[in-house]
Amino acid sequence: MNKKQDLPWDNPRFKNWIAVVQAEKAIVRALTKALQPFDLKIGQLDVLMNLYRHPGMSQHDVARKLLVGRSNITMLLPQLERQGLLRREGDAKDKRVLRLYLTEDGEDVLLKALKVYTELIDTVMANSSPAQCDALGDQMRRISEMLKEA
Amino acid sequence: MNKKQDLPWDNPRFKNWIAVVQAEKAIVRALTKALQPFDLKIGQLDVLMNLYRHPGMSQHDVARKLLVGRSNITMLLPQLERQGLLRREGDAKDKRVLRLYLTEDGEDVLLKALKVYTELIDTVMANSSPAQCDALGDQMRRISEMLKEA
DNA sequence: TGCTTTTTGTTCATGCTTGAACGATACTGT
DNA sequence: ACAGTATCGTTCAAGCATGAACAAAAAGCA
Repeated sequence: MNKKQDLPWDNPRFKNWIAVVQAEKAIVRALTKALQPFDLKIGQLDVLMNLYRHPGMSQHDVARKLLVGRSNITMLLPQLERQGLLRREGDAKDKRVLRLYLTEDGEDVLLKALKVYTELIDTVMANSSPAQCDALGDQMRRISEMLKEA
Repeated sequence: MNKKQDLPWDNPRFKNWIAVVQAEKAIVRALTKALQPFDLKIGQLDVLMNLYRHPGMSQHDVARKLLVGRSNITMLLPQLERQGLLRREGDAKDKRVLRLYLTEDGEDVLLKALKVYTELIDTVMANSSPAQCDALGDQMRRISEMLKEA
């Protein structure tokens, strides 16, 4: 048993998944540097991105969307609020929840940061056609679906 | 300018890359839990995996391969050494470098952990054919190549 | 050979992330 | 109405990762 044959590196799914992890790490490092001029961490950018598309999300919603703990969001927000990029408003009906909204400055910074992000991705994926990217995304979304149920 | 049209979410590369990030986060969480019985963190598993394939790597080599800082490896090793999963030997010719080798226990634990890892990946990517996985991996390896030069 | 520069691994302070415990608020079922 | 349960956000301690500064060793070079 356990000959070279059944080593994970010969498993197409596993072998190629490792490549995904490697690429993701590489981009995280590149993006972290690229965001320094904006004084933004990737986690903060993630929050802004979600608020742009879904204004009024609660902190709990944001945490679940980003797959991080609620406390993470709590610790993340004060700096963004101090920078004037977003504001928190207590929900009128449910006094527990705080709803988050981008300020104009926040939207401004977000769009500039997104430009940098998009250019980075466009560069490193220049050799992938839109169709290939869609196929890629489909596989990834299936993975997320599989794990959402757990 | 900046109409809805040129929002990043309409950019195929960007949009689908976001799906990659989401899937990667989801798997990291699942894998972290799956590795708890082995008392292994993902970073530690990464080290063991590389040593299995390339025995005698230096700490610097490992760090570069894993895209982490050298200090990260320094902080990671004592626990693995205490658990008896690997051993460090000073290089004879270059007294600065420490070469890393898996012990038999280390290889044993690694193979068991890899089995869990592989099963997880096989499950969540069950809907991707080997050919699709290869296409996926090719795109990812191209990304890593692009960023290696930077 | 000597002197300078690189490289390797370590240490340390900093910041990020996590999960558990908590108070406040809302919901549920009787 | 009310007792028990669940949810939201916060706090806190612990574990990790990072990068700068450092000592030892090696390499480059005159």
